[in-house]
Amino acid sequence: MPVERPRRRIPEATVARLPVYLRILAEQAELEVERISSDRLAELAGVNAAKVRKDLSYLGSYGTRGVGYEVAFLVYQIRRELGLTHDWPVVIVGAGNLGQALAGYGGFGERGFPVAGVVDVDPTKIGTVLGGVRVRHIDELSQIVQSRRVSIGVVATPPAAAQDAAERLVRAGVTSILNFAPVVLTVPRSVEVRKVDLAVELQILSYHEQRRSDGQLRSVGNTGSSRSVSA
Amino acid sequence: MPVERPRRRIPEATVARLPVYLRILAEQAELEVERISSDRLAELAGVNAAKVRKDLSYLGSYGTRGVGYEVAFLVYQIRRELGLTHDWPVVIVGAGNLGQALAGYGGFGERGFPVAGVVDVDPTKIGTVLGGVRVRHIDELSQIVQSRRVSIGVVATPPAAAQDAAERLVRAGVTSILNFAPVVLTVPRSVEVRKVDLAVELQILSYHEQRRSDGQLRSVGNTGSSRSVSA
DNA sequence: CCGGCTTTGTGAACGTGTGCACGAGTGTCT
DNA sequence: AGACACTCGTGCACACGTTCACAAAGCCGG
Repeated sequence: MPVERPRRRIPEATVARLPVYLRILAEQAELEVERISSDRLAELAGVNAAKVRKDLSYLGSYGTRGVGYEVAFLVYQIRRELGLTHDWPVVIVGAGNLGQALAGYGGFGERGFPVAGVVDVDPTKIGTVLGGVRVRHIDELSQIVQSRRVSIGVVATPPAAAQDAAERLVRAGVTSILNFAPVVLTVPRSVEVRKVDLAVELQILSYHEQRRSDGQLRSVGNTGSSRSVSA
Repeated sequence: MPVERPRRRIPEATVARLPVYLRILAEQAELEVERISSDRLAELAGVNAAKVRKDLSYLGSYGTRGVGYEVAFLVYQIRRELGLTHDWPVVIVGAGNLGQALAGYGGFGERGFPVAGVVDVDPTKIGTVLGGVRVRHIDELSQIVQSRRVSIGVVATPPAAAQDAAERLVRAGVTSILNFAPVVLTVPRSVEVRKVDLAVELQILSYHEQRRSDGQLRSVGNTGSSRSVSA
């Protein structure tokens, strides 16, 4: 059963870097920089220049040898590839600590992901207003998703409620989920899930800190040299 | 110049999964489950069983063939390997929307990362109390880091202030940074940085959503089958 | 219009991560 | 005791990701 093959598949690792390039390019455009070399972009993104070129080559041959890339054009191409030519409204499930911060954080809407709604189960939270959006009851989820054509859901509930939240989102018609709860979500194959887990991140740092103290006798002389780290 | 070689290097991909196994195992211990097979653990973690076994084998041969792994023992070993045998106090820079949510989120302390302090530049925020911690001026950063022996810093500032925050953290003696600002931080090689970038995550989801609508004619029959996703 | 300089695009080598498949132990039942 | 069922640990092949290195291509000055 051959399925319509997408034009060209972009490696996941590249997809994860494109947003970083995009942000940097947008900043450069703001600074009225018109052209940029893979070397410069690599420096700003904290990665290898060859990687930048290979990543960008998946979009097409948009550079000019001996010159570099036209910033505005690259911005356009990356946005197009990432599907950022139109807004993607999101719905947030859970109006707790995190849900409130997310809704209140303006960055969402600015970057093309307006908050179409915030829902919770807790009656005492319903009606309160977060970042200009009134919190509604979770039973209204389907209605919000359908009327606002939401395809991305954010799970910001306590761990115990996360799986249920995910199932409700899926039933309502959401096809992508960003999960902040420290829980493994089980969803249909067709639904894409990404997770953000603070505890995991901290524990990874802890691992490296701990090794550092094991390995004691390592040279400390190069502490001055700097390096960029993808943000 | 041979450097004291660490006992055994654990692949980064494995390090990133250990916290997930740990959480699941801790839950199982709570449920009084004493032994667990790689198959079951894999199911709960949403990964392949062979992967689980390979990951755990880096810790040592702690399983029993024909039986499985002893939950309590595994919990202990993973915690040891991740350096979770003692607390790692963290300091949060930025008492804005996100900084407040992070400080207020109890999960930090519970999981061994107590908030040793929250600092900000804004005088109007100083003195306010977040999650039991009083917000202090950023000039007190060094003092907090040193007196509380903090080695992990969290950057929760607006983008424009993030690089400065990182530099202050490094100067104060922090050696690991968790960065929430959508910026590429430049730090000395010796400092480990991890990032959490909501916009990037959403844009990755957007990419997949967008492809989904390109590829239109894909079969929709398997929407019912489920799958676990590492959280 | 030619030679030299710059920078892209990509083949090829290398390194890391994944998953299968199976040998090697361990426990259980008769 | 022996046969059998179960599950770990790991060698191997393959896929994916990174980096080097260089030819191809464009620009510029004389």
